[in-house]
Amino acid sequence: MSLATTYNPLDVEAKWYQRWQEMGFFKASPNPDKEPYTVVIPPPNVTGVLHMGHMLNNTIQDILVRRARMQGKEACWVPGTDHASIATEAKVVALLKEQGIEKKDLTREQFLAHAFAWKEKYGGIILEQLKQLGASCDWDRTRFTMEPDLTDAVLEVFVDLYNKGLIYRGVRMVNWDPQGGTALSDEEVLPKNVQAKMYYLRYEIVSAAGLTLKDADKQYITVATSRPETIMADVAVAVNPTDPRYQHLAGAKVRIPLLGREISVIFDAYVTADFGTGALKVTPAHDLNDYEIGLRHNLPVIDILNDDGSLNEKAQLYVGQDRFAARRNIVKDLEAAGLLVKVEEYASIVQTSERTQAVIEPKLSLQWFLKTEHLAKPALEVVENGTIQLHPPKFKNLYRSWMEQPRDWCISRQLWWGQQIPAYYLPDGSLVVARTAEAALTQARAKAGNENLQISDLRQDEDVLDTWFSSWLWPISVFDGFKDPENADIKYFYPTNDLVTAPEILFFWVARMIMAGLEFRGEVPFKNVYLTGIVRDAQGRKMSKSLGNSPDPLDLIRDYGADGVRTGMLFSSPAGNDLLFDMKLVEQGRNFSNKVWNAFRLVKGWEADAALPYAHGLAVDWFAARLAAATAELDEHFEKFRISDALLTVYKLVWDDFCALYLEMVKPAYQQPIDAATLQKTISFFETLLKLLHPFMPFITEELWHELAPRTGRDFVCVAPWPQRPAVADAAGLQTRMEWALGVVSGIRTIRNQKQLAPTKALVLLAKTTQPELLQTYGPLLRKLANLSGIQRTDTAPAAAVSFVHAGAEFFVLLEGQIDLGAERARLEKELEYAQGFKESVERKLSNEKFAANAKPDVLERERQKLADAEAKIAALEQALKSL
RNA sequence: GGGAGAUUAGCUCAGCUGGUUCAGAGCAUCUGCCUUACAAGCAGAGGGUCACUGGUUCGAACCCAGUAUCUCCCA
Repeated sequence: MSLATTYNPLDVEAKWYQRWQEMGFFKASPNPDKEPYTVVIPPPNVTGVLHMGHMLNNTIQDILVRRARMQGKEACWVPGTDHASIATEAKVVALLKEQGIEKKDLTREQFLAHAFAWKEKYGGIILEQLKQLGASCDWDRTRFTMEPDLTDAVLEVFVDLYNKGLIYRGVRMVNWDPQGGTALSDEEVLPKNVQAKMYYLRYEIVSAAGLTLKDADKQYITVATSRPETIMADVAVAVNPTDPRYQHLAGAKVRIPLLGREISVIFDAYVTADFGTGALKVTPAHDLNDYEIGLRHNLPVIDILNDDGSLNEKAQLYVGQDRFAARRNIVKDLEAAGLLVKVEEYASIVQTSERTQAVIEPKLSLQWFLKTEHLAKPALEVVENGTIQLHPPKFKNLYRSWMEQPRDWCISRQLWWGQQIPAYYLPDGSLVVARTAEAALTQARAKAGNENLQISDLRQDEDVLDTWFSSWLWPISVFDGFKDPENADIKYFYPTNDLVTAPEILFFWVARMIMAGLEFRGEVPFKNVYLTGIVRDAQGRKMSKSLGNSPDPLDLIRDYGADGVRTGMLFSSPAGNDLLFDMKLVEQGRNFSNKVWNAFRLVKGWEADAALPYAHGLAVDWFAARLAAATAELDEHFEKFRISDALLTVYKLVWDDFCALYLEMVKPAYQQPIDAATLQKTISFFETLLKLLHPFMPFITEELWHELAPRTGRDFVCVAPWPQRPAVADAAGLQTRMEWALGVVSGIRTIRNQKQLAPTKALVLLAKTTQPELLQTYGPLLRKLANLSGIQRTDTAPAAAVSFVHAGAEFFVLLEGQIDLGAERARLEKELEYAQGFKESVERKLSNEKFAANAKPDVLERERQKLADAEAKIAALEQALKSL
């Protein structure tokens, strides 16, 4: 047998993923004998490719799902994709443009045909990529938010909520991209730092109660604005009510420069007195804050812009000119008229379109809204009372702050890719809402009292629904809970158990799923929400395409193995904290795979000799105790969703306890056989470790599972039972005694290092101990781990020896001619000084009457023990010094 | 402007009910080793004013108040 000294994941991973699928391990169906465990994937964009965020998120889900499967639960992980209306439509538009086709030249049907064709071709690549990561989804359950059944669910819900009076149409300020001719969501708008100009304009005061108009200095109020071309849309000038400079303008009227229209001066606390001149022109149609001021003061709205960013007739001036041309021209004209006081440069932020880079125009438009107040209340309640737990819990505050004052949800989008809003307008402009055109017609005829109405007389609303309006139904719709509310799947798998997602969408998605779950099924959609952090680079920058700081996950998997990447990502990602990704992490993950691989190579090479007596009971019993303790610790971490800590627990168990200690203890000399009982125990430990590792590193563990022993049928680690935690007799004693022995080993090794002695040089240890039985029992182990040629008890300090003190006993390592007495004395004195200081501090504490009176008995007992230990140590050190 | 969270080793973070070891891990660093599983390794070592200032307490990284800095969310 010859096994490579380094583990090669490429050979292994594809093979096992295929075998798992062939065996149907990932398939889940309702099984009354098993407890269900359900996770629905946060559906990635159908046209997306795997990025580092997906890797983290899906690795965590897979770990949870694989562990649940091993625990004997009916583990169901539902995969799928999201139609992501904005992102996908943008991609399709861009693709068509490359082919010389403009969206505006297509009908809606033609465009959708292109989009579906594109989705068929490129959609779902990301799901294939997830398989390379090892994601154990039930692929037969793959869903898509725009497939017919899920679309039906969306329409049903829209109609239902409309009929409940929760959906309405209203005016809202949207981010309008004049170049793209569409509204954008806040996520598609990028703030850009620019050097902008602030124009100071004079508005003539035409009347004011407390003002003498003769006074030349007071005939104007100066207003600062960055957008002089919008003055034609002004409806007021606002000042802060506490601003002493403008108190006399109560009730005053001023005249818009050039235009001459009269508007009022109003007082509003929104205005900051020390910005600009403290006087703000109010233009409700073209600024969100102004719009809100307008609402407060009952001001009219004058919209002077066309959809393409040019000025319309309402502007009266510069009609037809682009907003930026109009700005240049009006500045010239204002200057000529002597109404421009000054122009200042200032650093500002403009909002731009992510796609067209055009400057966004805030625009008022008629949109569809969902009232959320009634839905939010119960959704807040279930998080407050712990029915749903957020991990880490700090997100509860954030959730509360949103849900206490929910804003209505704007659910319409001016796009084609998505579910078209099922609202139909009658010729008279009134509307009906229904799932189908036929149903709408029936309603419309009744409404209009006109039986002659035809479908062609109805016009369906052009807008589609926000993508979140389909994804909020995801935990229900993937199980056909709308189509068939009593079906076996939804009854068994819903509510789901855990949801793993990013905090950015806590409100967009998580909160809304909770609302939908409670509203449509009367039950929460999941019990735990695990919030991952954002994956950043080592400098803390968000990973992004434009920065080019994100490695390609598939390259990483190829170079480091899926197991290496999975563990690498988890080494540094406690829940809710951002993950600062560093190649060092995946290297560490790969090295860990390699460590496990080499441990296997070692054990695989051992030959059993049935004639040999069982020789390693100490090591075996100790490791059994360690294993039980670590398993308990691991389970506790999992229960608290401390996945990184869970990994670190297994990592240390495998690397430190199993490889560095246990295997070294039982390892036979080169080409010597091992006793059969120890080998059998070792293999059994190895199997347990593979099980514990499997959720984190599915591939290498499956490979080694099959290498370690012949396997038949369904004997895969993937479905092996999760290790129990057997009670080990005298576990604490075993550990304490082993720690004593390892302390001795450590003392000897330290001396080796200090004296620069080769590990191959065997040493002789002398011990002045009150526990000879320990020395006796652990002697063979000490010999092996510390490379000793002899161990003897002694009552006096030998001459040529270096000593150390451990557990109140003195140990000597014989070293002829290598003793520097001065250095030895200095080292011991330093240690003694330290021990004495420690002793004094404990004594001080113990002699404090209040401490003795108030401290709990176990604390007191611990302090007494510390004092006794310190005294023993001091005595031993003093002895050692004396004997030098 | 309002709110939330954070600040512990060079870096990333634990530290759970205030008291195990005058503060823990991983990585990094330094020293020595190619010791027959693994140099993707082994053995060791160093590294801390627990942001600062006060307070509560017999006792504070932990509780309280204030200050500073940073991050995020909302406006």
